[in-house]
Amino acid sequence: MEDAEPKSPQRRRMSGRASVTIRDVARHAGVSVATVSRALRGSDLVHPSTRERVDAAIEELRFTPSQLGRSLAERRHAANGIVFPDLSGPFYAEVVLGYEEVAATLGRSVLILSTQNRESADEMVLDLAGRVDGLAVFGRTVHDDVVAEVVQRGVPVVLMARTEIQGADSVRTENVDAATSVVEHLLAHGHRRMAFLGDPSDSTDVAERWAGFRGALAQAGAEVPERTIRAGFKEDDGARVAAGLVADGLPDVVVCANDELALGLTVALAEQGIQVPGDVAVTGWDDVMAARYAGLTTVRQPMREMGARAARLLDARISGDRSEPRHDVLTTQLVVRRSCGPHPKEAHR
Amino acid sequence: MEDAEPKSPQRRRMSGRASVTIRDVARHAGVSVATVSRALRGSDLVHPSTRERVDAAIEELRFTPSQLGRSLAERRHAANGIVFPDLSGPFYAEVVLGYEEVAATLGRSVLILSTQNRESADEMVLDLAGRVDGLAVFGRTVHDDVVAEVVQRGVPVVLMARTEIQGADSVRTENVDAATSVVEHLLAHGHRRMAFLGDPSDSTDVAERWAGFRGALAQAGAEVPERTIRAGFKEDDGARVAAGLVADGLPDVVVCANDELALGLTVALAEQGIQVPGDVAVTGWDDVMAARYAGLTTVRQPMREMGARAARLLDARISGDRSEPRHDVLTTQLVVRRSCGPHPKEAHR
DNA sequence: CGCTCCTTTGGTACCGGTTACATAAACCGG
DNA sequence: CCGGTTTATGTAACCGGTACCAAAGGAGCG
Repeated sequence: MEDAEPKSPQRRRMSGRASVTIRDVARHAGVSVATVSRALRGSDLVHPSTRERVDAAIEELRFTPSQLGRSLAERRHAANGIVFPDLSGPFYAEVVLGYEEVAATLGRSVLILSTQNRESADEMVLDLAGRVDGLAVFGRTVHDDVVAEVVQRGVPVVLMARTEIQGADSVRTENVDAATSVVEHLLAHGHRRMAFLGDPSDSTDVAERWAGFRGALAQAGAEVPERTIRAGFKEDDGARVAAGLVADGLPDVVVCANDELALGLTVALAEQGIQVPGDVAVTGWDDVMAARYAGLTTVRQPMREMGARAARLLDARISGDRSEPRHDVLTTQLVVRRSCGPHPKEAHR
Repeated sequence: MEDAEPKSPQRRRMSGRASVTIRDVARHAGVSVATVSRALRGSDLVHPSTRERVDAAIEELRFTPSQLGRSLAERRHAANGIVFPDLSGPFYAEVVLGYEEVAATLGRSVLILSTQNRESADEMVLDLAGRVDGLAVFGRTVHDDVVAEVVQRGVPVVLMARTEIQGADSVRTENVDAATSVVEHLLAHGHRRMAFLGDPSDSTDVAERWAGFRGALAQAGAEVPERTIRAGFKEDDGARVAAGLVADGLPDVVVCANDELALGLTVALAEQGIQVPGDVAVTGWDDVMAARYAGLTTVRQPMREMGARAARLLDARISGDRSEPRHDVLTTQLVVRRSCGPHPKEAHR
């Protein structure tokens, strides 16, 4: 009746508390492990009285089923991954938030990985891929062939803000139309000489914004700059180019690839006595919180929605959806504030 | 010599690609699984020529060891969890970033969970605890007894910005001294009637700030308000109290529990024609990016360091550190900007 | 030349669950 | 009272690795 002879040589985990397993529960309740397992998953046919005994044993032993054992047997991780470059800045956090929210609702945990220029990023992504049922990858955090490898291993992948890859879904935000809106708005202000700050080779998004920018200028018959002013993504990068901009002669407006650049630039210009929008107009991209307080005209992107969308796409794939890859494009919105100059008629908040 | 008779009735996974296991590799290389396992982990004693054969087989079969199988056998997840309330706002992202960075360096993946008032938060945390080797918990995201339960199960826990719990490490930021600095600075400005915006019952941090605030005022012989102006944590909450503040007669300064409150309040006041700092001074807490652009005087907290610290503490515990729980307190720094009024001598950036 | 000792390798029992299949008990109408 | 279902439970084979223990084959040595 009791658990008598201790036969296994080494017993339990040496450090920490002994973890109680499903077999302990079974013995304690006087049933088989199969029955305990059934009782555990609720659904099945177990006699009420038996279930009661099992529940009592579980309670008494403070048993918690091991996620590992379960996942191994079920051959699913019940977890999704998300890879992004940096997370610093207010931008990525929103994406992760949207992603986590949906994933959690769907009963999946979320594993995050920030590659931040780590040289071992590729391996880390491959490792991560081995721990999840699906993976969302933001921007160009990792080489195409690594993504391909992950896909090839049968792990569903959804790309965010990145050029499409064979066999993977993707979610992006609209860039060309938005750039056109920005340019048109600036033209309406009377601005003509426009510069673009950002590095198109940095990301698909920037490349598209630059293309849209040029296109709109050409369309309007305005002067189209040869090249962008190269810069990274941070406030520092924006600040760094201020001096050169002044030396080369200020344009009417600087369209920046993101808000941080625009804000950094604005501050650096002010330190040289140059006022925005008085002496030069500036626009950004993303509509981060600071943009509101700095009065920066920018383009709002539905970041949270992007994360949520990615999580839902992944869920569908994991659930067996074998249809053609989808490529969603989310719409963006011009947000006009004072950094682009005084506006005669536009709404201003 | 070959793999001949297929005896197992159902073969492989039905959906998706067949996953190749260590036994496939063993058969292919003509060795035992033990040898493959050894070769895999590098370190062991395997004859170079054998290792070569195994590597070839691995390569050829495109074999990737299953993290699940490995974790189950090794009885470790090689993953840490982090639980926080919201992640929205620029604040938590920094914590997560610091945490992830250290955890990744230590070879641990990071699972995130945002509780955001989900009613099922408790279960979710318990579930998460079953998937990790250690857990960081931010603020009062979850009930004390749930944390206790996790600790009781033998999962190391480190609390962040939260009152201590028996058996768990904790990391906090300093609040009382900081509040004192804020008050002293404001007194030096000549401000006397000070109000405090925030809800001390919301978090330990706010409670301590409020206590420090009162203490410093009392110390200086200044008027000590009876109670705080209750509010949440968001810009909206700050905006909501503006009208009441005006109606009740403006104090000299409003010390806010965080930057978002301060910023929301400032904007709402401006809409009523009240200028900061001209008509009333305002200070915040956290030093988020927007605070810089809004010229908000605030207290900077080393959020990234807090995350990093938590990850390191957890690592030590997971590695078997059985010493007394540690309770680290990180120092904070007053950041003076223009929202507290014109400063005769102070440095200003 | 026989006997230790060491290096490599194989066999196999785990880790902690799930589940197909077999079996036993209970129910049911004829 | 009996064969046929239906329901409840047990047995054992997985899932995919790790690691202990034993065995095989040389090498070194008296």
